[in-house]
Amino acid sequence: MKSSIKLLLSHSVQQLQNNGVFDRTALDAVNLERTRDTKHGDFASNVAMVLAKQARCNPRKLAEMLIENLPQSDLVEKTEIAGPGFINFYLTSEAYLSVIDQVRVEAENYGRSRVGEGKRVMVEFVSANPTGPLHVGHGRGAAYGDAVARVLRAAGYETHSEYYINDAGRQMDILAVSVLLRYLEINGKQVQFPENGYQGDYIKDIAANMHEKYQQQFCIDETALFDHLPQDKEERIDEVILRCKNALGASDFRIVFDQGRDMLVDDIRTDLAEFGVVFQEWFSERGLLENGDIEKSISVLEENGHVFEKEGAKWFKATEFGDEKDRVVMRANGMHTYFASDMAYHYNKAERGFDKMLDIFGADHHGYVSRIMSSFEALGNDPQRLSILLVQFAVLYRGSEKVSMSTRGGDFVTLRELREEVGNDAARFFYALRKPDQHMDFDLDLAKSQSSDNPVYYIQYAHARICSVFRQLVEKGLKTLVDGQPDYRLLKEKQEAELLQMLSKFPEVVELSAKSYEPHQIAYYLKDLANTFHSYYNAHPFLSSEDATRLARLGLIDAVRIVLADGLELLGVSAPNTM
RNA sequence: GCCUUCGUAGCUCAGGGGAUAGAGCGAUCGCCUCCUAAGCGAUAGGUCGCAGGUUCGAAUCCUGCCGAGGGCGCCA
Repeated sequence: MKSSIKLLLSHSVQQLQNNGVFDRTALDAVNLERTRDTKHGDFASNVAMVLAKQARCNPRKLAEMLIENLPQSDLVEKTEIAGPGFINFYLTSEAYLSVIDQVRVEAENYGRSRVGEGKRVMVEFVSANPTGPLHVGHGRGAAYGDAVARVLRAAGYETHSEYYINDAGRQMDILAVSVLLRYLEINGKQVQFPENGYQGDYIKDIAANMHEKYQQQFCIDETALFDHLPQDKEERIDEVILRCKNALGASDFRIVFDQGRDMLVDDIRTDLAEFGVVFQEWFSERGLLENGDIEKSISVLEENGHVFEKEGAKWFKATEFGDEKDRVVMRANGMHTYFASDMAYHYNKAERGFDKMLDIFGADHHGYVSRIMSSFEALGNDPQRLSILLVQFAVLYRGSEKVSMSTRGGDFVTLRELREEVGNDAARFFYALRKPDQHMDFDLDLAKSQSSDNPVYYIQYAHARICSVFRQLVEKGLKTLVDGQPDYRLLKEKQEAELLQMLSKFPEVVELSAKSYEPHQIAYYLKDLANTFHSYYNAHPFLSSEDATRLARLGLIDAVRIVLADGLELLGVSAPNTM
């Protein structure tokens, strides 16, 4: 609807441009907005004010000329010039009434568009280290990333979602050792479990599972593991890792390591699937080492002249690309750095030919943004192809008390706990309600104890109420929508006009959400739509009105039901028929 | 110290160059013989952190300051 009006206005500007009133940039200034107040019509444009200087005439005069050049249209009832030079458009009631059938015919496709032009977008999100279960902070990234992917798909982008598994490096070694030590305990050995190892009970579960499967196969002599360890706890755990590797041998260590990795990745995958988040691909960091992409990307960087050597290490000249310091990619001991993996991963992504790549990071990773962008560019890619979006942390509270979020300490609220206690729908909607760059106070007590106050129920209830009306229609043997084409001109109530306006707006909301990567706009729209519906429901009867009116109203609320379900689907929230 | 996000009603948050700044919760007062009261209506509540600047027009953009969260390693 909006795009049709905008087209008319663009046509008029084009006309005046052809007549030499303004230069070729004028079309960019065409802007059209929904009015906040119906006194100003349905849509308003400030284009006359923006272009007045260029046309060397006053805004109101220019607005007059623009209106004269508007093409005829059935959509527009009248136009007027208001205030300093706004052009207000009043639409015909037919324009609005036609929305009902449009929604009902297009059904789950209503609101979808082709603005994405089939461009290939890859969205990478969550990507938490598989060193423990997901916590509620990851939940926010999951809910956000998945909603972005869904909204992009709806807007006509070809979307690929991916989880990057950090399954290489020291943290994973610490995980493997944590599992091994718990396993030794099960086998009756005395171990000194490092304070900076992974303390959670899930480690014991993995160890128990391993014990069942492999019996005593990895029972190394524990006494040698803990003699004369360094004082510093980081050095100490590195030494324990080394001794475990030596005692077990590379291939057995790999088995223990994979035991932890696989169980945790499976657990994360299941957890997310239950949350409604299903990735198209799980991409392994270790794979980058094995397929040579890490070496390849470093050599591309060298070929492009962005590498220098210092004290035996290879450095990327990141400062040439705006990063604050240069970065080591290959250490003097021949090991590549964690950053080198990240660079290689983005090299790999770019090679796969996506038009656009989105990285969704937790705000705690924002320090990596400039170095990743720098390396991406240094590898010869257009930096416009990559956007790194930051999701702020959810700060957890129990009542007024802040909850500590240390993963290694094992003291954290898991996503699974949250889902079990407040439900998937409430959890997803709660996350969806905040824009990603907003800090979020997540009061667990509130979310758990007062979950019926969660706005998701308000929206789902609107959907269920409509379904209930249709059920009773059948029970009472009344005429239904399949019995005839309703005459929508009978819809003359204030709430009916408001609903029509809301319905016509949905495609604009989807498009805006997609372009700005802000699915929370959908959530707020749905709250509005549900509110307008509930008011209508309270003010006017459906079943007890006379046949023709009832039919028209049923058509309207059927369209509302469809848009509610469509919108909830974009957020990964269910639309129940009864509550 | 540097980087980054934020500061809007008592609380949690929308709006992010345009006309009189919004919602939910909380408060007060109403509405179920009637399609689900998980609902609706009404009232009260704001110097949009502070100060400059750009603009015909700033809560919105820019700069500085104040306050809050997060990040800074030949760590992963």
